[in-house]
Formats: sequence, structure tokens, C-alpha cells
Amino acid sequence: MQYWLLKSEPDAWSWDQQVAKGETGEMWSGVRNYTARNHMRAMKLGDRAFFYHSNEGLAVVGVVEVCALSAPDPTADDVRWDCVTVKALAPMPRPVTLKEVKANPKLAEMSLVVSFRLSVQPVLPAEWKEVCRMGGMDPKTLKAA
DNA sequence: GCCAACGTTGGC
DNA sequence: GCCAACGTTGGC
Repeated sequence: MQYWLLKSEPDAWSWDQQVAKGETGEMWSGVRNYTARNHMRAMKLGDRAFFYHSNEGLAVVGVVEVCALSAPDPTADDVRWDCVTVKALAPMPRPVTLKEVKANPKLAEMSLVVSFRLSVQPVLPAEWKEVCRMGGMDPKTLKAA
């Protein structure tokens, strides 16, 4: 299983909206960046991703799971763009802010810090564990630790 | 609301 | 195929 991070402006698509979609999940449409798209193409069913609120909130607020492989983006008028579908698994017991991520030397190489403009990013297993720990979440059960 | 970073577009 | 102009993202 691979780990990722998905950014969303809560004004456009928030964690609460994602949760409301339940098991159906929601297509991660609207991405118009090749690197981000390529990351989505590399995603497999069951891969997990942090749900990050950009612009407002600036924090990892929950965990989602890839429930459909990359497929043509219905919001694109162009065949170049496609996207995966994700469903909410669990909220972070405590949101992990960008500030905290930046302040943690273990996360100095994390994409969120290094390539902060990228909206779909890979997350290393060690980084995944560390962010879970900071958020008070058990990475195995996704329950409060 | 500003501005820096950076990806994309398009002319040559 | 290069590179300047431009647009967008996103933190502050």
C-alpha cells in the first residue's frame, strides 16, 4: 500500500463534504497538473491519503482511501485529465497543522514542505506514521491513539 | 490582498 | 526545442 496527500481548499471541497459522501466517495476532479495527475494514475485501490485543507485551516484533517482507479475527469473538456475516487475513512483526532509539520525535523523532506504547491503528493511510510502520531491516530486502526 | 514559486502556453 | 510571458496556487 502506498500513501499520498490530497489538498483541497475547504471552500471548494471540505472534509465534511467528503465525509457526507460516505462509502460512495467522490471523484478527485479538477486537477490540471501533470505531476499531480501522474500520482493519481499511480494510485491503487486501498491506497490511503491524508486529506489536507489548504488556504484555510492549513492542516491534515483526515484519512481517505482510494476506492476507484484513475478515470477520465468529467469536469475536464480534455482527455488528458483523469482522477481517482476517494472515500473518507476517519478524521484526525487532532488536526496536524502545516506549522507543526514544518517544525518537525523528521518531516523536513516531506512534499508538503518541499513541494508545497503540488496538490497531489506522495507520502513516505515513515512520514505517514509520524503525522498519524502527531494527530493522535493509530495508523493501523485509524482510531484515536 | 499580496507576492513568491512554479507550471503551462505559445511565439519564434 | 527554447524561453519569456502569463496564470495559478497557496502561505503569510
